[in-house]
Amino acid sequence: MPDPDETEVSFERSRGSTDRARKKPMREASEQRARDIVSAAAEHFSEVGFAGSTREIAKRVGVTQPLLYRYFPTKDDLIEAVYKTVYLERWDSSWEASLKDRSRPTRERFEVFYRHYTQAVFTPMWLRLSYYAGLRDADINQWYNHLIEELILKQLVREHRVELGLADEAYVSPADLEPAWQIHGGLMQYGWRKHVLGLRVAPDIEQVITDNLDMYFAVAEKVYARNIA
Amino acid sequence: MPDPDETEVSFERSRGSTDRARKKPMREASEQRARDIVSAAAEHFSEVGFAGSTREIAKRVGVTQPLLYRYFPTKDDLIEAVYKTVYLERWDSSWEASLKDRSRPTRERFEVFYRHYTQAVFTPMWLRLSYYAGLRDADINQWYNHLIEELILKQLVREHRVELGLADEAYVSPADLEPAWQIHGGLMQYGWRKHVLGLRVAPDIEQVITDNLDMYFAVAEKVYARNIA
DNA sequence: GCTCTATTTTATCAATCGATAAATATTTTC
DNA sequence: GAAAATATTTATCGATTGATAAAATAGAGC
Repeated sequence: MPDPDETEVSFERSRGSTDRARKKPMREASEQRARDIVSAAAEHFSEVGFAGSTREIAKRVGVTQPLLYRYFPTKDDLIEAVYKTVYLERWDSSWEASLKDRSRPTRERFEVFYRHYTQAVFTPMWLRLSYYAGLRDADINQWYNHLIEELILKQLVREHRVELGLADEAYVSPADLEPAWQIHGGLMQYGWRKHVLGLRVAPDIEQVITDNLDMYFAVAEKVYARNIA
Repeated sequence: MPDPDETEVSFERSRGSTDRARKKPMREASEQRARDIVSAAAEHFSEVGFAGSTREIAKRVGVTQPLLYRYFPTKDDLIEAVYKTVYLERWDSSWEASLKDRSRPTRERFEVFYRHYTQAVFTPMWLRLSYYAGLRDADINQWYNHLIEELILKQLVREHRVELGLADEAYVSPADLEPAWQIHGGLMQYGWRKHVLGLRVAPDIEQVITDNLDMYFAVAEKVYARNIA
């Protein structure tokens, strides 16, 4: 249930910084166990989907099934914890700052970003969980796409337009964003074919990224111009 | 379990043309019922995944749950029938021939193909089922991707190379194919964002296709040349 | 109209699921 | 080291699942 208008990279919504103040602090080992459960759940769910059983998760952790309910009151709570882990654990906040660094050309900033991003998310687990999550809960997928759009793709368009000497306009229309989405979607599908399906794909991911950005910069200027006129 | 090396668009593998010869021909109404069941199953599965219950499917058809087992011995058989329907029902064999029509430029042929293809598959049901199928059964996804690659994308590359006066080489390497896959993946993701997530996207699909092909033809020549050298 | 066959429903089973309560084991606190 | 608190297991419940057997209904052929 993340707010689609909230572009901060965080799932926390209710609990503040009251960790110290709460009456029964979790023990160290207990927090580790909670992490183990989420980790096993993420693996299991990524393999069979969120209909996967809590018993199988418990077996992987090496505990009994009712114990999970000590850490997560319901299965849905566990699933939400998995969302949080899989999405946030692999998001590097420094990416956002790097994209704004005008000491380097837009093109280079984005090449670097996609090298890091693909390295972070191109695993069978992340890719599969990501689609399972999207199919199960449109909200979570909307939220994540909103994140990509606001923090990454709109930045690309804005910075590129500035670099081209166009008006420094904050608003970026869906049409202006579309070529960037095409690049992004193409890369994600590359990861899908390679890491989930195990198909033979172009071997050099860096070359694919480079070619993709070539494609983008070949049409971007024309698209910006069209959408102004 | 389709053979990945089999590029024919068909699921039939065992039963030949023995429909007439078989002893107990299905009645007209009975075949219609089978279709209704598959149709209801496709809808239900596309909403909740293949863990969806046979009872819900029966309810949608307006019959009792055990009746389904008269038409499909197991749930897996029903699921396979859904695969068959969702994939084959929307595949137009004439696409393949059109792509080879050298009386029109490669570019135009592909623009027309993607207009038709996206029109055929851009529905929430097809898109969701497609991903559910891929997550559940890598085989089926591999098979479909193989289909796209062999019948569509390799054609694009071959025809384009001929048009450029390059050697008429039948072999198309994964690296040669990658830009075409990027275009394809980008378009599929556009459908996902628009028809599954309901996000605001560029409104004009034809413009998106045109821009995508612009991207492709801007880099393709360079990629071909690189992979020859 | 009767018979045979195909179709559909009723009733039910065994397995699996998420979840709860109570009993036991382990660790922390003083 | 006893008491208190936390962590974990055992046992189990009610609901749902895919699937089967048997009874009931409907329709075709003559």
